[in-house]
Amino acid sequence: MNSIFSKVSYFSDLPSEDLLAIEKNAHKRVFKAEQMVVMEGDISGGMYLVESGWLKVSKLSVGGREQVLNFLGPGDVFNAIAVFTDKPNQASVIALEKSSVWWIARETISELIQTHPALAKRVISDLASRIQHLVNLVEDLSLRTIESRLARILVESMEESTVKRHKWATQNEMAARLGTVPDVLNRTLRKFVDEGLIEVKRHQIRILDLETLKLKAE
Amino acid sequence: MNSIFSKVSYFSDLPSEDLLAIEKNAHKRVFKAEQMVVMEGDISGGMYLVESGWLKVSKLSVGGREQVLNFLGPGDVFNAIAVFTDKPNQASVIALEKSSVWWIARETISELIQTHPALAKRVISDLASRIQHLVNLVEDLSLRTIESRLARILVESMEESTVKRHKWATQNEMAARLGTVPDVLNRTLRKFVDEGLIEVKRHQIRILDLETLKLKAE
DNA sequence: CCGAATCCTCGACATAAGTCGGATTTACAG
DNA sequence: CTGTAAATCCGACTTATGTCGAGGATTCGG
Repeated sequence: MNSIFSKVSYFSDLPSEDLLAIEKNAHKRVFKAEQMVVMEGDISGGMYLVESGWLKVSKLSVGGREQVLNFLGPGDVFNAIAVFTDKPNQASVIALEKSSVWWIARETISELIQTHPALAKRVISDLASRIQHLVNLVEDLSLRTIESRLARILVESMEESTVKRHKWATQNEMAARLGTVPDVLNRTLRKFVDEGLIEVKRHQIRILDLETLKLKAE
Repeated sequence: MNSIFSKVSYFSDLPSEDLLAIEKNAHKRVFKAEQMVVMEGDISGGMYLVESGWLKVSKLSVGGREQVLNFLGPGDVFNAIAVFTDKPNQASVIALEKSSVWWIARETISELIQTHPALAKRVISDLASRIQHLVNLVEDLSLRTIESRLARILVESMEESTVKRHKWATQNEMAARLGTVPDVLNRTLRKFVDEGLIEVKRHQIRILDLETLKLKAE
């Protein structure tokens, strides 16, 4: 009998009896699109694992502006920070489409870490890559223009000269990811179109001039 | 015989024989002001511990702009990420004044983590607080004005209604910390002075109107 | 105590980014 | 198929931030 957790790389090093123990202490929850899973300021003593669907981690300003810190898909873990500190959540997690997630109590994880160094290493390397991602975000926000950021994201998320867009990947969401407003993103997209760099279609963006785009991404 | 590492909270949970083992494998290095300790893009397989002095972690853009990610003082650890990933350094570390640091090889740390869950937890909570700091930085850069950021920093680093300035804390460095340029920082400082919120003196800034400042920091 | 270098101050100007009103187009429920 | 809401597009305008040039103050080594 295979636990669902066995497929998740986060727990792949654990023996199956531990996986079953986790599953026993985990609770499955399903969220509809737009629903809030974790709210900034709350104290939620546990971590989550995405089984299906997509979600976003974001911060909201008083003025209604939004900055997306991360997108989460199947297999991703979030709210891990809450397990290791007693501070309230720094960001909200919102479902972008119907999603099912598992909630695992802080104690469950905490105890396993004590006894399984391999899990501890997993957690550490996960946090380390989160830091790398955040440092990149800081670099983008502080040292690059929106044009450069957009070019970078297009180049990075490209596969076979096209960038596939999820159903929820509206210009609204993309703008929040870049740390700007929809209007400005749209303006920049159109500019790239005018310059013949890309072609914006229904659910994908086609890269026409990768070289120039890479140049703009620096 | 007490190891210097016993005073560092990072290692405080380790038995003294381990501390001595670390010290044996650690190398002390001294840097002058302005000297580069770690360079962005390099691969340095080990972590550092600050014994004395102050340093900054920062990213430089092609245009010569600088974004400080963190300041480091005695007892702080840096470059820990390099121990857990094989990616090159994302930022540079530069001494702000004469500083002495200890370098500890990746293997030394890596092995200790395997056998000492307490150390693993230390590392994890250290990384977690780094993430929190970076998330705050992202929020500042993306959702707040420079005025608001400056107000926030002044309020946070205040002690008894004054903010002490290290010798190296020039407007240049403070600007890099806020993610802007010296001119703009100066303009904002003067604006606060004009509004009667602060008083800028030799090596400290005196807070005159904490309430309004907090309001500006939101 | 003196000179040079760094740091700070200041106004004028340039520009990236944000805001606003509104016109189209597309998606989707009924 | 149809009507409504959402998403996209667009130009004109405002504003925060960055840039430049230049002068004044402070610090520090010799």
